[in-house]
Amino acid sequence: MTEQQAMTPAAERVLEVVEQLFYDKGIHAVGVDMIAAEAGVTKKTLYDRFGSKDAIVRLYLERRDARWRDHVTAIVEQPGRFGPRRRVLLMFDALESWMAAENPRGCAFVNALAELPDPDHPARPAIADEKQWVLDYLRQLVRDTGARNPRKLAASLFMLFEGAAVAASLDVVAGAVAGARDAARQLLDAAL
Amino acid sequence: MTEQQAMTPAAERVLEVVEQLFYDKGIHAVGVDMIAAEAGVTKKTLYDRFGSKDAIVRLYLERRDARWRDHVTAIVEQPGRFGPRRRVLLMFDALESWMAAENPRGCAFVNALAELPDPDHPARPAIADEKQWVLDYLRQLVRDTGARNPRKLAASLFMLFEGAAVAASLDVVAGAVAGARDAARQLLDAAL
DNA sequence: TTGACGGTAAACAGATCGGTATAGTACGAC
DNA sequence: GTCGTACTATACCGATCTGTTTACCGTCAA
Repeated sequence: MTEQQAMTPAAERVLEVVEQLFYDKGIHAVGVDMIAAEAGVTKKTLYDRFGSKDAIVRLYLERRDARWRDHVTAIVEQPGRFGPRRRVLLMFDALESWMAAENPRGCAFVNALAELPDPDHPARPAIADEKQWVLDYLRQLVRDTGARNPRKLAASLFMLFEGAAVAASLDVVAGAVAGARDAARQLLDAAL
Repeated sequence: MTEQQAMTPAAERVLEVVEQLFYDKGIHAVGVDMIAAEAGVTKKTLYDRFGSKDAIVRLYLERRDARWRDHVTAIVEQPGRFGPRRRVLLMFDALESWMAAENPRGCAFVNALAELPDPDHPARPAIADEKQWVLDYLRQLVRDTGARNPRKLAASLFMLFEGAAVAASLDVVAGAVAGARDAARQLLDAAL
């Protein structure tokens, strides 16, 4: 992640609007002029603060990732202490509320990857980090349940997780995330 | 799908090159000048044949979908007659060979959706059709096994399927598709 | 009080975007 | 031998792309 050096008010406004613009319209479809206009900022300021559009894209993904991790951990690690098995399934509850509230167009990182084929693009590490974090988090949760073959099980849950996000955004399966959670429960219980 | 009216040689060349260009670089990143140059065709010819870039995008997705369906059915319905249970799992074998041969950057339709947020874009039906076909195909295969709750099971397999494609393209899980197939087998056998 | 900092305003580069226009060539069918 | 079709070549359109530049205005701290 990043070390969030203090942003000026104008820079903060830019990062707020790009989160909406990039996600809703796609990265290529949003030009710097639109960003500046929407944030009520001049392009001069924009380039003084960030240096390039690519840098803004990177920050967009890093900030979204941070919000996403906060969302997940707030639900999975909520006090009241659910058991390990329940915590695994809470991951899918977190996904469900995230999809409804912030993710109707699917995973922002998968979408960004589609638009940024260049492996050397400065925003690529942010994409890889988000996915690795989800996988690692699932691995830890699964390990805590004492299930057999936790690495492999976590990988399966990860794929259900990503697939549920795709299915929900495509609106081709009703109750996609709930269905994924049921399948996850079945796989989990079979390994306990 | 489309009724493939005869394409002129130049038009055929255009559709061949855009399949590569759009998939590898993304739709927005490929301009009509690049397409024309790469196909060895003038822009005049390009617009005489297709009318707009959007129409080319639609044809790109429809043709990729056709190739994909051919690939799947050739493997799942190969003579030699596998049983229904085995045919369900053959879907994942088809995905595995497709990923290796043609899909390193993930599902072209998911990627296209990321770049085409406009619900009225002429290429959107092609995206919806491909996903609906996969889901329907899985439903039929599952129904043939006589499994309980075939609709729900097919939805779970669909999500494993899409998630495997994401995981494989992100290269975050080793042997993603094989892992998804194992999970699918487990879910399937539990419902028989 | 001076000068660095964050900012506005607005013009400007050079390239590329999707799409159109004009002019002309090669070729097969009737 | 003429007509229609498919095509090349090239220039152009207005808009938009990322990015730069010049000039100026506050505020606040040393």
